[in-house]
Amino acid sequence: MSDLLERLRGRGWRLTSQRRVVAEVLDGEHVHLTADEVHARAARRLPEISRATVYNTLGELVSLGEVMEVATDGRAKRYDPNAHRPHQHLVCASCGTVRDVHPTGDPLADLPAAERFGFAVSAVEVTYRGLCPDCARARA
Amino acid sequence: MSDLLERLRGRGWRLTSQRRVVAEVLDGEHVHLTADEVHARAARRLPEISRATVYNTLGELVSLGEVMEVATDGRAKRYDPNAHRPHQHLVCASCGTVRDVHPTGDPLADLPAAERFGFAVSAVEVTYRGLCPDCARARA
DNA sequence: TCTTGACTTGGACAGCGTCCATCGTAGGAT
DNA sequence: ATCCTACGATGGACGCTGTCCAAGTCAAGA
Repeated sequence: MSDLLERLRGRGWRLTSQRRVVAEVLDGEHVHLTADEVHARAARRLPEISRATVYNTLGELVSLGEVMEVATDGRAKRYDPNAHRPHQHLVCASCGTVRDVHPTGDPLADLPAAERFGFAVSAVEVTYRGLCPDCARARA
Repeated sequence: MSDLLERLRGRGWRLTSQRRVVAEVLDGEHVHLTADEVHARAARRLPEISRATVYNTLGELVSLGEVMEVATDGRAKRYDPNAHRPHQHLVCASCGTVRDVHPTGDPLADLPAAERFGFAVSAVEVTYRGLCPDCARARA
């Protein structure tokens, strides 16, 4: 945690209370929160924090590579604090929860040059979809 | 084309001019249009068609399995008329265009049971990201 | 302590999508 | 060919997510 704040300060971040709270929220829970959920949790500690600041801070954390943006559906983006270890996502089709998973193999290597159509391919996202144990049970 | 309309009629669809036009737009161009793009193209043939109808019709086509919904970024969903042949997507990080690609390998096999956390995994989406030739050129 | 420019604020705004009351019409029935 | 009626279309209001901006605030170096 203080690691994160130290890294950010080292990159020239001005360390405001708002940024500190957002970083603490993300670092505290290793779940995948939406921007509004981050805002709600941050506001519990710092009631006047504005939505715009949360969006700004999240955007900065993403471009610094400290946090990953995850768009699993057409709804709100989610923010993944586990940006340093490569991983993929497993999403429940019913309740929407997201788990980090670590598949074997390298999907980038599975895309032959002939299938790249001149794109400069730089990243792959793999999203596994299914029913989580709770939802599968509720549906049975 | 008439295949699609026949299938839909066989499933009890009331065949209105609006639905016909939406189906024709999707079937005509094998690109991945947003709902608004579908609406614009449909309106060229049927000027009074409403956005709500386009959304309704797209939603019905999706739940009938005739069209796939693709949420590649936090922006508008895109609709993929190529729902019958399995494939993955290659997305331009700058302009958002989507191409179908056919990688080798089976990503489902790359997720060991120990990494499934009890989920009944039923599908995998692989999204390759990069810059398309046009955007790469514009950025140089 | 002072200064300054980076940061925050809150409200307006834009894009995407949904909802709803009302009107229109496809297609079976006669 | 005409009638009926339930299903579908309409369009405008609304909600959610996210961006932008002008004005005010404050972290941190001098």
